[in-house]
Amino acid sequence: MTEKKSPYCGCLLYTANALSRVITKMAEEEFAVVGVAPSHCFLLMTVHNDPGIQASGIAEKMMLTPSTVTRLVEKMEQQRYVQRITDGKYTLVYPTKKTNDVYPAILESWQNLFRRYAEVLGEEVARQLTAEIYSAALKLEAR
Amino acid sequence: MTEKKSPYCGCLLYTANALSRVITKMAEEEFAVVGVAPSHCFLLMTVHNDPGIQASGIAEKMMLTPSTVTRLVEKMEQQRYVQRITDGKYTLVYPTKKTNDVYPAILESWQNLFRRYAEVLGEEVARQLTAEIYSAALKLEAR
DNA sequence: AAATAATGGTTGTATGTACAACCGAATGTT
DNA sequence: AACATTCGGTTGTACATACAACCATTATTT
Repeated sequence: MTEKKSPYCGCLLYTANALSRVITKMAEEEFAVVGVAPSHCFLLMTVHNDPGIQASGIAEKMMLTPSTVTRLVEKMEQQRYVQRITDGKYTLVYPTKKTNDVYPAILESWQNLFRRYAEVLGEEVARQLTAEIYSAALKLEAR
Repeated sequence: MTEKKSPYCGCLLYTANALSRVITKMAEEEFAVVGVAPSHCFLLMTVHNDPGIQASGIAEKMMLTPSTVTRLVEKMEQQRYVQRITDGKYTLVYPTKKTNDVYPAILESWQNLFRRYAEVLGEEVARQLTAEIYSAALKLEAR
């Protein structure tokens, strides 16, 4: 039998990156109906569920660096999905009506993404794998 | 008990991306002694182990798109790590002495990366997780 | 109160990656 | 032989993300 495995398939760097790319692509397809990229959709969900959240809070919830959050918020502000209000040294982020309007579509796309990969991997396997990956990410981050 | 879990930790998109970022950062640290970025090191390993490999072959082994391979090879050619030789419509990539010289250091850094995450996750867990992730990536890619 | 440090955020620049459009070479069809 | 198709690769452009340097604002120390 000729299993054509990659010579790097035993390396977590390689496999994690490969999975990230493939699931990101799937997500882009699913979120396309919303007209907003997946990472931006996560931002909108975060802000919708916690209006007035601080930039640093977003960074924490989304596990991203502050500079990345600035960039995401910036772009969504340009497109009038959110509004930034500076209060002293803090920056508070609020959703606009536009976000509230697309919110249901975002949730639906997100559900569809779930369904889609669960169908391929098996629901239980998917859930389990997701949990293991999350646990590993946390442990490795704490280094 | 106050487990501070992310609201998105049940989503494979989120967890896979988070893991990818954290392991990539670790890899950057380890491969820093080589002076070559992780993805470029993988390219060099690939070319070293198969001198004269075609661009498409690199794409397959590394699970990347052709355009990405062009970019990687381009950059390593600029730095004289590899040489491209066009043969009709094919492009063959050869390692130079520079690659052969750093190859041992690359292998060593790669080993160190393994050790480092295995230490955090446990060797067996790491191996198992890597395998599961790879399997999932393959299945999802086949869509 | 002045000087210093810490905190929160933004900006310039860089990396990894992809898609779509393209170009030249090879192959197939009439 | 002329044309069309396919194949392999490159290029323009874009996105997600980060780091390091920076700028305000707030807190701490002297």
